[in-house]
Amino acid sequence: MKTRSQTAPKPLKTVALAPRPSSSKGGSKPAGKGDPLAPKKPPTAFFFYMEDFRKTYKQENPSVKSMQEVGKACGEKWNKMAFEEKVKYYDIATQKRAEFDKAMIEYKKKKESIEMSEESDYD
DNA sequence: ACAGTGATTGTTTAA
DNA sequence: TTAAACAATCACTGT
Repeated sequence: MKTRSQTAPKPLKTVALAPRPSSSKGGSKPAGKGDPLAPKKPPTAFFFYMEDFRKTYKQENPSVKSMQEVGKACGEKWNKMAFEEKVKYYDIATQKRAEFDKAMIEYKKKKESIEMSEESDYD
């Protein structure tokens, strides 16, 4: 009924379209243009599960050093996890998103304000 | 010594 | 609607 954030599995993905040079390496950019005060994305349900999974994994696999293996193992199990189990983590992520959502609204308002000012203010 | 890389999936945002 | 980018973790590696 509702198409709200429907992360529908669409294997149809083209390539590269909007590369956003946020700030990976190089950096010198006049502050105020990018999103220096933009609320960062909260960890997703997958990450919450990983926190728990990570500990368990290390206990059973103290030999594993890199996080890469844990990530794979976590992802693989995540796909096998029952929805009921996942819902538990989704619930947490949902709450975080709620807070993030509010922060984003205010950020947007402020951002618009900044853009407006910038438009006619240069020195 | 510092900072980036590596993999995982989910959520985000801009046009 | 689409798709690219980024969110955390943590040992290792390059300069």
